[in-house]
Amino acid sequence: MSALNHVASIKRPSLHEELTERLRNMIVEGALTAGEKVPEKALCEKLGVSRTPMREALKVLAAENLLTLEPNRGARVRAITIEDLEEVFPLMGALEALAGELACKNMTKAQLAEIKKSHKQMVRHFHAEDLPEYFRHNQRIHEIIMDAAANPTLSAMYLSLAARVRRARYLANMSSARWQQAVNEHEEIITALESKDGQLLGSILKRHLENKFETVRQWLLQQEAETDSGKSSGS
Amino acid sequence: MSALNHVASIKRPSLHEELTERLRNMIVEGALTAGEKVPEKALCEKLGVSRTPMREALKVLAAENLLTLEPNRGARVRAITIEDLEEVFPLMGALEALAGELACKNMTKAQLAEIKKSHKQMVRHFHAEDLPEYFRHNQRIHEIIMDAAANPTLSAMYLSLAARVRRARYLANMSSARWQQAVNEHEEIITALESKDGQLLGSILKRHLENKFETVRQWLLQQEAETDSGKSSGS
DNA sequence: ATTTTGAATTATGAATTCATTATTAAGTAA
DNA sequence: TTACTTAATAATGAATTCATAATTCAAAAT
Repeated sequence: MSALNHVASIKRPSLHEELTERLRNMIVEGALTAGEKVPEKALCEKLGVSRTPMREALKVLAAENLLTLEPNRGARVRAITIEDLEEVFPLMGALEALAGELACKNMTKAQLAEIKKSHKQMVRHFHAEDLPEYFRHNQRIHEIIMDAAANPTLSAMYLSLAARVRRARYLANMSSARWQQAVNEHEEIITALESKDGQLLGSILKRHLENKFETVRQWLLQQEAETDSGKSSGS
Repeated sequence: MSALNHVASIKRPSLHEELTERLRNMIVEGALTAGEKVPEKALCEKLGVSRTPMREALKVLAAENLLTLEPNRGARVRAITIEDLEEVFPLMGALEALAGELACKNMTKAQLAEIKKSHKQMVRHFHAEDLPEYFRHNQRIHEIIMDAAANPTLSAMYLSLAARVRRARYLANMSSARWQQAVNEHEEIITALESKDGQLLGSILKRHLENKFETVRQWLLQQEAETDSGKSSGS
């Protein structure tokens, strides 16, 4: 043991892990649409795996609340309802607030610098009205805050909730007024981070999320209205 | 379809669900001790199932952070460390605080009455120094608060965290001073609930949990010291 | 005596097979 | 035609089988 000390061991993720990841993305990105039955066999053939790892992955995703398993009737992509949002957002708010508090204690200068950088770029894309890039930097800022909180369990829970609503967030168009507001809120966030005021940051993040929630909620309401007029709903 | 309308369908949970539940209990109650390897085959024989549902259950429990899966090397019961507690408790605090706020909005008179009842019984068992019964009523109070919050996702997350630390909480002996303090804190909780002061309740619950945390932490420190003196630790 | 190498054993990963339950289709009777 | 029954088909649940990787143990070499 001399020159071989710091060599990382080869990590080969097991099939079911890759599958879980893959399916999660498919759900979040809308490749599997909400309410849809998940046809085991077809998916297995498409992805070239047997049913065993597929079913393991489905169980895990069900545990994450992205799917529902109906005994003897297979899996179904969980649809996002307004009730879901009203359930999930306060939770995300509480988690973000906690993350903010912890981040204020632990954040490094490098992390703060990176947030400022991301924010600048975000504002640039805001003025250029480049929504996807704007979103990317926006997301990045929240990621850094989570990282700075240095609490993997917190991150995992937050991510799992975020996955449930991400689809909706992608699709919800922001009004330009709302967009400006979001940018302003981010300024406040940075100020609070700089002054290491955990309480303040927590409350700002919470408010920020509440506003985001309202945007998504409006979109979902409209969406549900359109869907209902399109096809009649069974009992 | 006339008299058979409101007959509930027979629900037969699938094997893997029962198994998951069963294994979870075994872990929480200490039948599978921390750090221990989980021998698939032996467990399958003991519980009379094949490996397929067993492995599905293990995947789910790993997703819940109760186990770790080492590729090609099987599952291992996740040991509780002080770092874990320091990670989990602030989270539980945030969730309880949120539950408190929501409960203040939604709690029914019946629920409040039940809490008071449980509290009275809890105090009785406190004076009788009946720890198990004390714990039972204690737990019940927190359960009702969670129920009153009426947020299944919140409950699920809280329960999942609680499972991770329950073993430790069972085992941690409370000093009589701490015990008295806990009872007092519960009085405060009830007062806050009665006055529907969500903010106040949130902060009380948070403090209550922090104290609980400290108790468990002391126990774990002692425990780790004993273990280390018993057997030497590998690199 | 200690370490290293390689075969044998055991455990895990994944595919296949078998059994059971749901769904669909067809046929019959009202 | 419509409703109901029954047979056929397909899908899911679970056990078994096969393949591969890890572990153990014994023998050989230093």
